[in-house]
Amino acid sequence: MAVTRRPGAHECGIAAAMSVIDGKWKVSLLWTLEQRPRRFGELRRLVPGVSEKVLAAQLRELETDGIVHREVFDEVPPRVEYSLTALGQDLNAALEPLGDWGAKHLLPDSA
Amino acid sequence: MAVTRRPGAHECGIAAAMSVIDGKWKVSLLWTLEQRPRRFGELRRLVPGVSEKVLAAQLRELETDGIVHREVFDEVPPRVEYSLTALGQDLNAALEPLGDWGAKHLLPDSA
DNA sequence: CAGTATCCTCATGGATACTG
DNA sequence: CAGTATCCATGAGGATACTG
Repeated sequence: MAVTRRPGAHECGIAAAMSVIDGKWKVSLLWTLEQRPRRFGELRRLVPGVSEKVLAAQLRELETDGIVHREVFDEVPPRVEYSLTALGQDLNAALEPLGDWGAKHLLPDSA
Repeated sequence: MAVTRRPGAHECGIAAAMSVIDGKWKVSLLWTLEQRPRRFGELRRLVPGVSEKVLAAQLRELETDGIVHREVFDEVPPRVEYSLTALGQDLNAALEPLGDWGAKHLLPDSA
């Protein structure tokens, strides 16, 4: 997407937040990592449709934004684990109302 | 942006919600309309940078999604007013935590 | 395994002219 | 005023081959 930044009240915050979750797979990644840390290959499988290139790119952006922590284990074969930072967990929590809204009003069978 | 839909818990709701606010200017429009109904030309001015084409397009999408109400007054010169529906107001409310998160963690001077 | 490096496609949005 | 119609630019993302 890419949201526009304008001065004033909440919107700056929303725009800033949107820029962080802007990326086709980021919310999926956030949600997947909420459960537990995952390796690169796991994420590929758990988020069907992402290409390696894009997965790596979006993980790096999330890392840069302080949402995701990347830990490299010096093993053979190589192993890298991605996990949510505290900030990332907060973000996920902040997304819940939006998810609830969507589930309630947009999904076919809102429980 | 265009977020991916996958089955499971909250994410569907989030994906659905994201698809509704997906569009470069939609959140700005939402926020602008929160204050009071606005005419097309007002929105052009209040949301600097949008072209007429895109403004019209995104307003229509929001209307289709039930977020925005479009009212045509049969006057000369023509007058059309856009306002938030109840659903749109709910959406805005659901976006608040996200905005707060962004303001708190991403903006330079978080009050 | 966990990524780069390339190349390519296509949708979103920008600019502008025109109309009811 | 409130839009459409048209044409064009850009960049995010997809596919695939290759590497440390």
